Amino acid sequence: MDMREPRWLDDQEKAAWLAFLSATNLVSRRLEQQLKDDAGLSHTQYEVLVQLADAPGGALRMTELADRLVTSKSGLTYQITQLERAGLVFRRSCPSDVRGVFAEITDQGWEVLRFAAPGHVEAVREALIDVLTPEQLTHIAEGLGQVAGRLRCGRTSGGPSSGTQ
Amino acid sequence: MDMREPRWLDDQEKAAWLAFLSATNLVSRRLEQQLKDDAGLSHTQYEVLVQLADAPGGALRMTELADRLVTSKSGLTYQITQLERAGLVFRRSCPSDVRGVFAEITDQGWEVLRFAAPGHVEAVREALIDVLTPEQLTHIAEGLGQVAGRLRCGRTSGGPSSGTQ
DNA sequence: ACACCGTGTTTCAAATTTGAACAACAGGAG
DNA sequence: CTCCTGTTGTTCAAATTTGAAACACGGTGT
Repeated sequence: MDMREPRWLDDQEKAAWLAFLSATNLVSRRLEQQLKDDAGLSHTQYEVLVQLADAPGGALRMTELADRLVTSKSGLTYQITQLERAGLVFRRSCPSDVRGVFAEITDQGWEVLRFAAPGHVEAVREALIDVLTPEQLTHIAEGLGQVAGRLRCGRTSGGPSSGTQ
Repeated sequence: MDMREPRWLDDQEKAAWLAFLSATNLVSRRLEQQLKDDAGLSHTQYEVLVQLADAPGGALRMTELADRLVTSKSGLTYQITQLERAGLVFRRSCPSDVRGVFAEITDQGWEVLRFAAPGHVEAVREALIDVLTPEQLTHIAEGLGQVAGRLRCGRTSGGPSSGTQ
């Protein structure tokens, strides 16, 4: 079931992969810097606040939050501890499941988020959104949406019906 | 020169940004895992080998290499030290500039790279390339190419001619 | 030759990330 | 009720990353 000769990337594919890698790292780096400078938050911390602010009741279970952020559970534990220390978030135990822990955003968390959001959105525009035409944006949203969708469902090996060819 | 009311992202833009963030993290995570499991390399280390293998003479200056990998110089110093310890790379001083340091790939580095490449390419296909149609790939290559291009030229503030629409 | 500023790398301490091991509990079968 | 298996979060040590400071040198003006 292995190919002696792997299917290398052609020029088109290589270009796409290279662009993806570069854009990914550069955008990440830029946003990290912007958030740190303007609001004293790491991108991870900012995303925690965004997810909590979006969630009903401003709270989410640790595991659910970790999944949304695409980060490890231990990594999230660390960041929540930091944010708790900063007073932007607090932990609350789950009524229906003693093991469960809710992370909930505080008023001060909302404040910080409201303060940081405009600059962050502007940075996202400058780095990505406003660089592209609406058509490009549509195509990227669709394509990368598929990519993310597939990877979320733990598909490591190729699907059954589309094995070879 | 600041807007009281920031231009928030509309649904289309938000979807694109969300997809970009998710795809970015998920792909990164998947490749990191694949390389570590199959070849005992981190993605950063793998990219170092790729860049050196691509370079004439199999060698690059530290700064040049750091720029291509989009990483910090100190971070590169660390990784090159690790790779040197593993015998995949070695340091060589630059003839024309005593300060300069070349990182050069070794025969063993080539071997490891040849061993790791097929599996990595296959993983890249599974995660990104083969998920998309050729048209989508073209659009993404073009769009993200522009994004990367702009960010490489240290443009923090908006350009002069395209300020306010 | 000398003082100076900019460049190329490394060093260093601190922050972050990760996976494995652990502790506590939920849910169901016997 | 009791045993098993799977979850949920945290802890822990080790690896990695980062920016600032330290170093060593190149190039220029005087």
